[in-house]
Amino acid sequence: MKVTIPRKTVYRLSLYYRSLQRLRANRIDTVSSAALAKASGVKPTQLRKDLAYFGQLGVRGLGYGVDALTKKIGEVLGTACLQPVILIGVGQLGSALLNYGGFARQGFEVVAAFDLQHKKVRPKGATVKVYSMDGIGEFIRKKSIKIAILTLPGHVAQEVANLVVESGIQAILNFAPAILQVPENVVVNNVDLAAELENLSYFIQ
Amino acid sequence: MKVTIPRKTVYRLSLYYRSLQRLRANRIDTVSSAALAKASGVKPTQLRKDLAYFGQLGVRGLGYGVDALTKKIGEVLGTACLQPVILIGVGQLGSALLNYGGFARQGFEVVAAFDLQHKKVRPKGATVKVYSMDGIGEFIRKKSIKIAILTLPGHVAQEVANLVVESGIQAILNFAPAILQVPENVVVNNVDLAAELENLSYFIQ
DNA sequence: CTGTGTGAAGGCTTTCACAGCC
DNA sequence: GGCTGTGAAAGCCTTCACACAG
Repeated sequence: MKVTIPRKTVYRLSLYYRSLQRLRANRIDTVSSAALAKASGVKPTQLRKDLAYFGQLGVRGLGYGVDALTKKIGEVLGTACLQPVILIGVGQLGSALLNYGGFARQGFEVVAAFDLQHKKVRPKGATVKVYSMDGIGEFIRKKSIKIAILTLPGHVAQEVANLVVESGIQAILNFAPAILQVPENVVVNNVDLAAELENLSYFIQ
Repeated sequence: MKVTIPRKTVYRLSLYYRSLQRLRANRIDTVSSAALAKASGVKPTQLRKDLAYFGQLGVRGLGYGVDALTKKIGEVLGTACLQPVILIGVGQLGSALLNYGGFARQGFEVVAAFDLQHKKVRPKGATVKVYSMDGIGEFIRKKSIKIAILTLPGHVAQEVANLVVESGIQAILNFAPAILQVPENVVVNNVDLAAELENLSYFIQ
């Protein structure tokens, strides 16, 4: 009876979540699959199929309750309560992400940053402390951190990944241009900016 | 005879490209599908199928020539010659990307940045000039820019997208948390950091 | 014998068509 | 009538099995 949710469906839930939050801000309390799908850039049937994995959430002839659906998706994604996250590698990109407000708004909090050069100062504007790598294992264990963001040069990414995985990290958002080898119980999402540009480059020819 | 290349294959080409460049740096001139696949994090058969779309590039019993394959993929992706790119929205994330060296290394050059607040100063360290939005249309046309990176707040992204598409932009790398509506001859790749984290959050439950 | 190229099979996602409920 | 839920069909991508070349 336990059906597995397709990975792509999980990804789209985030899009729906974002659209629903906008609807909520506009005091709209009911939405049809057609309207929500359009706002999220998908087809109505796909949206219905995605939502159907989690039970009968809609009302036939009427649509979906915005509040209830938001709550449900939040639960499914596990963002209903604030997730603590650490960031490793405080270079250009890392500093920017520390200042980037988008995470906190969506249920994530960067609670600490780490860097190989421990003398790295906290980027101005950021409220997050930057530590040396020495105590990272202890930090992860004590605070039960599960998610790490890696904004490191490619040649040290694997080494650092090994370290944090051993300390208990279960998920990595990897910005380094490297394919990380991790145990299969650890999830890695890669964000490869150069690859995205190359992809665009191909399609405009 | 003209077969269409799967979108996912195009994306993986970037991974192969990256791996090949490392091999080249190490003066390795031949590589098997097994070795290259492992370095790129895919299965050997998939790699062979991907490469077969572009002709018989390998030698049976031997493997692929690193130089020739690198050249071929560069041509296919359209990164053989330097692509000029503009960046719009010089906030935290935009500034970081201006300083981020990863693009230039892979055949892209950010030739100019634009911001709605035209008094925005150039981020320290960056060599790229920041302009107001006034002359952006002219700039795009005169320099034949095809790719734009959007690092803007979600609520202005659509408006700016309309503007640049009208001026001739054909591809957008969108960091704004918004679904952009564009003509179908324009390609959009979304990088949604919050969505990536939510995705991870789901899989560690 | 080693390692690529490729039709066929298999698996996963999306789309369709329509039944079911308000 | 309006709109959701869902089995079936279609489409797409990955994996397999093996032919073929060096």
